[in-house]
Amino acid sequence: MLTLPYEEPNVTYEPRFGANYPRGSLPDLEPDLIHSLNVTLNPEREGAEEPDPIHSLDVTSDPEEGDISEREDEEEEEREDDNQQDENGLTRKRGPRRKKSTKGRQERVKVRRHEANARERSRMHGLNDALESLRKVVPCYSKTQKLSKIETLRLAKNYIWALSETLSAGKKPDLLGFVQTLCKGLSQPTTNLVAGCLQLKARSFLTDHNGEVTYPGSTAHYNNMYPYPGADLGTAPGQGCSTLDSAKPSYHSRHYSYGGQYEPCYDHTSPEGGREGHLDGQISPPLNFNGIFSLKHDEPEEYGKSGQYGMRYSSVPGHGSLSSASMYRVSPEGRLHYELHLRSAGQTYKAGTQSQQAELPGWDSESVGRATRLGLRASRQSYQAGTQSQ
DNA sequence: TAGGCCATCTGGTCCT
DNA sequence: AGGACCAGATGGCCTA
Repeated sequence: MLTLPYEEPNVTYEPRFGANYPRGSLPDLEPDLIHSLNVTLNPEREGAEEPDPIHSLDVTSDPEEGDISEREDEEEEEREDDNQQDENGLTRKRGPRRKKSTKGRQERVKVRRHEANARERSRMHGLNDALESLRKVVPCYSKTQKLSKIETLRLAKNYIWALSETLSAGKKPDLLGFVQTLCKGLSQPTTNLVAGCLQLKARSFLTDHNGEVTYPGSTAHYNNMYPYPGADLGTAPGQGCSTLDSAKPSYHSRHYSYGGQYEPCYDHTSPEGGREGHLDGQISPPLNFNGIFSLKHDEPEEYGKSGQYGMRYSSVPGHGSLSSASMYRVSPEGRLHYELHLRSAGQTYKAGTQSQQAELPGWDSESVGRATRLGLRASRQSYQAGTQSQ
């Protein structure tokens, strides 16, 4: 058997690995045939347009042998092939050789391939599980309306960055800046989704206010923006999101709708639905802005029970958390003990080190819910306006 | 129908 | 040698 390409005397052995071949680069081969060639690594593929030296090596590396007679036959075949010359008179180099493809070997190759496939599947499932865990601790979590993988990673990166900035600043964070950091590089739908979760009007935090947060903290403010609930969406009062609530979850809706999917979780607090201390493989408590940022409605019966993981975030003087008490901690070892902490009653905001605190008054739960709903509508309206203008 | 997202298969490479 | 990791290819699903 030959270990060099049959017809490429001047071939340079740059990496042209089989996996990198566009499938179409084997023009006369059906995909199934290509597949079978890849799987069985049939050395008898003399008709193949693109003989692949790597595949040849792969075949020879097969550690498993057939019975003794079979092996002897193969060795005899190899000896006969030694010192053969190719069409150009070049002596083929010695070394590992292709071994005769036998039915048994093909079967073993198939079995190994299937095992490798199973391992790869399992590995990817583990990766997806980890990604799902990540989704739970970044802003805007929803089990039914998942962020895409890439958006999850981007948002997580931005989230870490924004939190780092907040902590390093050691002072009350600026919501606008935080959200801007959070949304850097995100797609428009995801940006609006985040905005919806943050109860911000996306266009506002992206373009307006000169860095000043104008987070609406009063009913009057909202009423000025939206005379009645749903008016901004052209829906009847109280109707707005109900249709979305009943809509079948879909890829589309998970990207482009907000209120209907998120309104049920206004009072939710913990990303883990109150399962204190539980998070898949998580070492430290999740950095979560739940109650404002991360909204989860999959375990509504548990939401709000625990303040373990929710991070109160209030950047607006005069306005506190949007939900009940919770605590955010970094570095449970205490070496770098930060708290961002608000208490719902006479809410106290703590940011930075233990010695750095700022106190802010808070809202009652009723105004929280109202503001949240209106904020979501604002975000949705913003997005709808954006799509219409495109 | 195009485009986005995803799961899966696959072979090459790296590491133990 | 075998498993983990990686990236390309492919096809399915969904929505605009």
